[in-house]
Amino acid sequence: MSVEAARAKFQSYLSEKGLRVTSQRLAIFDAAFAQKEHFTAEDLLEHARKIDDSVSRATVYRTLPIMTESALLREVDIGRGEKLYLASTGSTQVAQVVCVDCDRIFEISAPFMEWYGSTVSSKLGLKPVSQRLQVSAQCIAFRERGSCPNRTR
Amino acid sequence: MSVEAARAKFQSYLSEKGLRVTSQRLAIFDAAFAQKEHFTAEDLLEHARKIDDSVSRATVYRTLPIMTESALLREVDIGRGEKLYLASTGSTQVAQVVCVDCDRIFEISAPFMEWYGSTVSSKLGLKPVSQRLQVSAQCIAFRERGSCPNRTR
DNA sequence: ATATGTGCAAATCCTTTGCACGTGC
DNA sequence: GCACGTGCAAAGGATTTGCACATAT
Repeated sequence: MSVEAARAKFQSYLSEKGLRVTSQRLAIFDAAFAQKEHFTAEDLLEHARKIDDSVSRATVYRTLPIMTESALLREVDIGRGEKLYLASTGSTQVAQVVCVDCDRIFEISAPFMEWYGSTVSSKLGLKPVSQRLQVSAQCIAFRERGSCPNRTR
Repeated sequence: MSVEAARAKFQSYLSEKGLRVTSQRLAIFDAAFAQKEHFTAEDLLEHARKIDDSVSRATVYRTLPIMTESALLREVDIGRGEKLYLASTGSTQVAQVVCVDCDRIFEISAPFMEWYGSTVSSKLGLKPVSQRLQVSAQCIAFRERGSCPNRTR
C-alpha cells in the first residue's frame, strides 16, 4: 500500500467513525509515514511539529490509538518504558528480533505465526485475535566484537 | 523443581554473586512462591509484608530483577502499565494467551517455540537468546456470552 | 570492619486528563 | 451552531534513586 493510499484510508477511517480530519491529525500522519524506523511518541511529536508547529504532545498521544486501530500503525512494545510505533506496510505477521546489546529492532515477516497462534490457543479452546512474537538475540557485531556499534546505553 | 530447591537455588545465586542473603529477600522469595497466579510488584509487596513487615516497596523492586536473572521468576509484560511476574517452574518455552475481554492470562507450554525463534532469527544471522509469544484471544465465555465472568474493566 | 542492603520520600518517565478555547462539518 | 478537537499544564501510575542508617559476611 502506497503512502498516498494510506493517507486516503486514514481520512476515510476518520470520516466513517465520525471523527474530524484536522490539520494536526494529517501532520501526525505525514510525520509517521516519513519515518523509516521505529519511532516513539516523542519522536513523532518532534517531526509532526516540523510540519505543523501547532501539534501538541496531547494530540499525538490521542492520535496514536486512532492510527493503531485503523491498522495504519503497528504498536511495538518490547518492554522498555516507552512504546514504539511503525507505519504499517500491511502485514501483521511480523516478529520483532531485538538485539540484547544495542536494542536495535529487526522486523521480519513470519507468515507461519498465524498457524502458531492458532495451534497454541486451540489447546485452550480460545479464538486467537492477534499474536506477537519477540525474539531476543545477539546481533552479528555483538557476537564478533563483544559490543554493538549502535549501542546507546 | 520444588519450592525448597528453588529457595536453595536463590540463596546459592545470591552468594555466588556476592549478594547478601537478607530476611527481606527471603520474605520476598517466599511471598512470590506462595502465589499461584501472576502477580504485580504491588501484590508481592503486600504479601511479603505479611511475612516480614519491614519489607519496603523499593526492596521489592530491587529484588525482582535478581530473581528474574536467576530464572526463579518469569517476567510477563502484556502491555498493561505494570509488569507481571510468575514463579518459574523451570520451562522457558511458554506462551501467554491473553483474553481480549477479561485480561486473564493462560500460560501454556510451547516447546516448538525454540525452533521458531531460531528459524526467525537465522534469517538475520542473529543468535537467539530467548523468545516470547503472546497471543490475544477471545476466551470461551466471551464468545458464548459476549462478556467474560472474570472481567475487571 | 566494611561493603551491601534497606526504608523512606522525592524524583523520573511516559502517558492521560480537565478545562477553556478553537474549528471542521 | 455545536459537537468534537486542541493546547496547556497538571495529574497519574509504575518504577527508580539519593541518602542516612542498618546489617550480613
